Order: sequence, then structure tokens, then C-alpha cells
Amino acid sequence: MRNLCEDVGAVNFSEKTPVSNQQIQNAYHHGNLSSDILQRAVEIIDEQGLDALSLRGIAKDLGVSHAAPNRHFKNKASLLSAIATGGWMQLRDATLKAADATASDNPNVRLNAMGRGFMRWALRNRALFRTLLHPDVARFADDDLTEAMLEFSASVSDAVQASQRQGRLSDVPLPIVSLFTNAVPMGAALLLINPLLSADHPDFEQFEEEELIHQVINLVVPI
Amino acid sequence: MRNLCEDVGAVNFSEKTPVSNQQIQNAYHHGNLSSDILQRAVEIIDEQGLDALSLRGIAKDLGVSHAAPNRHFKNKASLLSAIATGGWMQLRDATLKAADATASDNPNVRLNAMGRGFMRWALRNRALFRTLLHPDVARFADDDLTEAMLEFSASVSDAVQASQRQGRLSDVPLPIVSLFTNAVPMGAALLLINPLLSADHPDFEQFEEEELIHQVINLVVPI
DNA sequence: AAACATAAGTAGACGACGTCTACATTAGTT
DNA sequence: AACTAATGTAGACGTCGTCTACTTATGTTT
Repeated sequence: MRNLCEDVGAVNFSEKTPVSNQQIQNAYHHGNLSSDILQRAVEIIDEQGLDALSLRGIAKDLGVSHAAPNRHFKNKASLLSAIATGGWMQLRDATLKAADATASDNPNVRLNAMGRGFMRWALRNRALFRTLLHPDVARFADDDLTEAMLEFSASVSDAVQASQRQGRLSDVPLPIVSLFTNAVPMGAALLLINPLLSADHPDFEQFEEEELIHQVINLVVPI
Repeated sequence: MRNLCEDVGAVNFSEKTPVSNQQIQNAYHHGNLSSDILQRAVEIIDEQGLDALSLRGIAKDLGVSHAAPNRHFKNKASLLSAIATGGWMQLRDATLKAADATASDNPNVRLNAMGRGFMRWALRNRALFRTLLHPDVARFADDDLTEAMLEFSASVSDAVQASQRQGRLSDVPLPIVSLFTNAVPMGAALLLINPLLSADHPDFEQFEEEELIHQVINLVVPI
């Protein structure tokens, strides 16, 4: 069960290899079933939405029997948990890498980069990002998922705190600053992703994605 | 079909009357079935989550046959659409009333109040708020839902534009300001609602809800 | 190398669900 | 009073999640 988490970390969901790195060991034992299931699940969510996701459908797509996925995921909720766990890990890596890429030790520069890294990842992994925020994911969160979430959250919190020591919004309580700082990339990404919500802003077409992200994040963490 | 929308507007989801204002006309014809279905649906989402919502379950709870709901909602997606339509209407009313309650014509004061009204509503109608943002709701949005969403969006856009004419962030393109302004209450509410995400901020317990909202919104729309 | 526990797959069954069709009952109009 | 539309019922169908019992491969122990 715990090693599932490491599996997830290793899989790159966004790379769409043709569903099987499977070094077909033989016809009976599939080889990479659990990671193939995760990969296919994200594809389905992307293409047909979360309510079109079924364990049986995945099994059929992968050419295994309908009950095979049960050997790797206790139930559907735990599949969602595993997907979300991998997503939070990716999101944390993306934000931290963005901070490191600045090669700066200015907390504001780093925090700004993290905000942009967050949005960039969210906009390029839309289905996965939506899954992270899905109510039923949080509801049935297992320990792995909770841990991954907390790790992400801690890495952001540290950066916010550092920037506050640098003087950014230093007169506002930390939890408030933290909430505010997290809310902008999260809310903005959600708004941009939602077809309903961005439908009334065809204005956005005038911006390059990177430019749009840049301008929004600058309003939260000026540099 | 169109009149469904008016039904929704009339129902107050948050009032938990014991499921039936039904003036039981007789045993066969239920009387208020469609609005009772909506009401019960929101209760279920609140208590057991969206994936526990079933048309058959609602029918059983209301004491009608399993196929009765199909007379009022073409399918499950259209039930979700109707729920969301009512939600957006409530949300728009809540924000506009908050603005009017200031009895001010200062655009910044009004916009600030709208942000607080938004968050207040979201935190007090959590299940409904989550449903508004549910990916499968947007995916199968019908015309009523789209219209309700656009009406909400327009009312916020107007307020943002007015505040920009007043000098707030006047050097930033309107779509960016709009995105930023919307992102904060939406993201903040989402973060506060998510049990996973707010778990690492037990810090929030030190704040009254209203005080918390006040401080966060002041960071987006200072007055 | 043989024996054996365990991991990983299969087939079949069960109840719940969404949705369709055919039919029954009531409400409203003419 | 008769007709039509709205609203509810019963039954059926295919899909789904999940459980159980069984089968096959893997890998460790002896």
C-alpha cells in the first residue's frame, strides 16, 4: 500500500506514451498494471471527465479482466487518492523547481516564481489539477494523500513566511497572508480552466499564457 | 424546462424544512416533487458528498417511485445543472445585497463588500459552492446554467471596472484585474472549505469568520 | 531442484444505479 | 363530460463497484 505512493511519484502522467511501457512479461501477468491504470485514469478524466471514470472501463482499455484493478486499488476512492497524491507531488516539485530556477535567494523573487510555477503546472495539467480539488478526493483522503498535501503546503508556507520577514505584508497575520497568497494562483487557475467561467473573458486570448500568469502573480507578490 | 429555473430561484436550499412543504394533494401526485428533489439533493451532497447522490436514492427518500425524478430532470447531469443554476443565482444575490448594504456609492467600498459577501455565502453554503465549481457541472452545462453564470460574472465585472475607474490598479489591463479580484475570494473560500487544505492551518481558529474574511478581502480591495 | 507461500490475474455473482418503455392516474381545458 | 397533457408507477436493460472462489506465475525456502 505504501509503495503505491512511490509508484505514483515515478509515473509522469502528462507524458502520453501509448499506454504501455509494459515489457509484456507474459500474457497473464501484466507487469505494470498499477501504473498503467493510473496513467489511463488521468487520460480518461482529461478526455471524458471524472464521472466517466470507471474501474471496469480502465480494465477493458488495458485488456485485463474487470476485477484486476481491485488487486492494486482497494476501491475507486483509493484510485482517486493515488491520482491526487501523485498530483500534489508533481505540483510541489513544479513550484520548488520554479523557485530554484531563479537562482536567486531573494524570498520575494522566489515566492513570485513559485506562484507562476503553480499556475503553469495547473494550466498544463488541467484534469489532474481539478482532481486535486475534487470534493470526493478530500473526503476519502488516505494517509499518503494527506501527507503529500501537507508537504506541498509546508513548502509554500515556508516561502510565504520568508517573504514576510523580508517585509512583504509584514503587518498582516501570517495565516491571512498565507491564505491570500495561496488563493490567487489557485483561484486564478481554476477560473481560467473552467470553460463556463472563462467563457465571458475571451479577453484573455490577447495574452500569452506566460504573460497572463506573470501579470496576475505580480499583483500578489510584487518584485 | 425554462420554468425549472424559476423554481430553483424560489427554493431556499439552506433552509432545512423537513423536506416537504408538500401540501400533500393526494398520494399519487406529489405536488412539489421537483423542488423537493433539488432540496434533498443539496442535503445529500452536504452530508454524504456528490458521489453519494443518486436519483434513486432521492426518490426513495421522498417516497416516490425510482423513475419519478425523470419526469422533472432529463438526466442526472441536468439535476446538477439545476442545482448549480440556483447556486449561482444565490451567489449573485448575496454579493449584490452585500454591496447595497453598504449604502455607499464608492466603487471600492462596494467591491470590497461584494468580495466579503461572496466568501460569506461560500462558507455558509459549502456543498452548493463546491457544486458550482464541479468539473462535471461545467461540462454538461445547459443554457439556464450558462446564463446564471454569466449574470453573476457580469455583475462582478461591472463592479471591478467601476473600481478601476476610481484608480484601483488602473495601470493593469482590466481582464487581469478582473481575474485577480475574482481569484481571491474564490480561492480563499475553496482553501478554507477543503478539509485537507485547511488542516494545516489550525491557525484560523483564532479568527472569527467575519474577521478572517475582512482581512483577506482587504488585501485585494483596500478601502 | 522441489515445495510452497504470496502476488497478480480470471470468472461469476450481487445489489445499486441511470435510463428507457409501457402503462396508470390525476389536473386542467374545452 | 371528454380529451390532452402532466405526473407518477412498474419493469427491464446494461453498466458499475465490489465480493468470493478459483487459477496462474513469482520468488523464497528448504
